[in-house]
Amino acid sequence: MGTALQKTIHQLKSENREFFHMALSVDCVILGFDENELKVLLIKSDLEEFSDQWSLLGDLVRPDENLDSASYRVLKERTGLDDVFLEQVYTFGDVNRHPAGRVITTAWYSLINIKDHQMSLAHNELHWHPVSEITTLAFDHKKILDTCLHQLQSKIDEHPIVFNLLPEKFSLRELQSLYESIHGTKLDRRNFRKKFFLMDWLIDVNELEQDVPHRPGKLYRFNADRFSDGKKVKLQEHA
Amino acid sequence: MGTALQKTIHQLKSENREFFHMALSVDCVILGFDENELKVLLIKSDLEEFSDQWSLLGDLVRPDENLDSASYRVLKERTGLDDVFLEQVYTFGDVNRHPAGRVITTAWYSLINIKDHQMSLAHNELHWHPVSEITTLAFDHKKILDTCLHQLQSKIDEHPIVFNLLPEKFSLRELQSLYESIHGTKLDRRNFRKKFFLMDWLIDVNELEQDVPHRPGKLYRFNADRFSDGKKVKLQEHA
DNA sequence: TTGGTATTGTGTATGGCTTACACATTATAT
DNA sequence: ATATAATGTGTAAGCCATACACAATACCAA
Repeated sequence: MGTALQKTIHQLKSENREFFHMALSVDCVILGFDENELKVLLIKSDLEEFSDQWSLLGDLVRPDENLDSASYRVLKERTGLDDVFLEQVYTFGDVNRHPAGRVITTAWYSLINIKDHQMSLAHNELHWHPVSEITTLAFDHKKILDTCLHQLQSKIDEHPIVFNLLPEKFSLRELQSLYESIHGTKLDRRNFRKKFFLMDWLIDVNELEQDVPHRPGKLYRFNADRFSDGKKVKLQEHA
Repeated sequence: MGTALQKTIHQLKSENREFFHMALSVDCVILGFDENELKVLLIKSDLEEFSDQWSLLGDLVRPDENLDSASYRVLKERTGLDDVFLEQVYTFGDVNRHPAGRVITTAWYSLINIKDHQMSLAHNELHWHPVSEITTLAFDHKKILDTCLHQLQSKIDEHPIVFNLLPEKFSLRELQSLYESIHGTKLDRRNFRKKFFLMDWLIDVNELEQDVPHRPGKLYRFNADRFSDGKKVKLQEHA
């Protein structure tokens, strides 16, 4: 009982096998947090026939580049950023998922700080969309987006990754409202603050919010030194 | 700024692009629990040059089959099983990960009940190996195995999937020892039992263990009706 | 300058869950 | 019959999660 993997690709090609009517792509779910909303960076569909639909940012993987390099390349080409949080989520490989042919795609999500990088994507067809308002996307991209968001929800309860979405200095309200918009819940303000101070993840930078029409909150930055993989971020369940 | 995804595969092929020197495979980490140990099903490497090394069970994805269908096919071809737990974990795509050429692989893990299916894999080069004794595997398969095991560890704390590894009727000791061998920890027996009874996930089938050289334990089966996605299985952390 | 407004900053009591821990019981084997 | 080896069971202590209210502060408008 043999499998195709027993042969080299050159052997397969000389046998005229059909394995090479496929292509592999990466798609990036690039998330940002702005105006108290979680937003995703979308582009008018790459394909002309789908040009009225928004799609994720993706490209084919090149034969000479690693899979993760491909996703970093897409991110860099589209946003100018390279030192950002990027994580693989899932690979989608249904036969008819893409109109251009058999394209299997690996989805990645990236968390970036919109405020500090707003200028970089002034060019071309890119726009930030509130994720809560997205009902349809091109191809199977809505499903990909949902999968990434679901993974993000699990992940933020285990690891302190939300700080990638915030500016270097942020208020506790911003932090709480970020957790709330990712989880779609309301949290108790006092317990939220207590929790984060107890975990010792925040450093008081001795500054106050500016330009707010009310009492300004203190600003903090993330205490990366304090991060240990064992600690959990679990917050309240309901409320 | 265009990407290769803007073109159909036929356009790309007529341009003689290099995207088609790649192939896509699936690799299955098939796990079982036997003699109080977690075991993985391995095969003598598919490639002759690596025939002294063990490898995971995999094959190329066919052009006309979905990605998940490919992993189910591999499982069915190798073990005869089809109604089993199988879940995608991660896609590995380093340029030089496979000696046969550019092969990107999607890893899956499967949880099966060895005892009830022992006969099916009498044929060929397959063998169960205790995962704790595995130090090297062919290609990057050790890395793939480790990734799957790590994912399994996280997963069993959130979802009641370990039952897939047990026979229909099992003792509490078997269940506890399964958790212990996946997590590599020791758990308190009384608290473990209390926890599971409290969650109401076990049904007493009014039978006792057979052929044990000591007082036999009661047998239970998993109460699938009681399963709600919200419940967590979190056990003690240390001990 | 004053009063109104909106949001920040703070503590405590309750209940539930987690943990640590010991001894009598039961089937088997000699 | 006796020794052996594992099963089956309960309670107390501490920690964590939750619910909840009021004073302080900065801005704004009159």
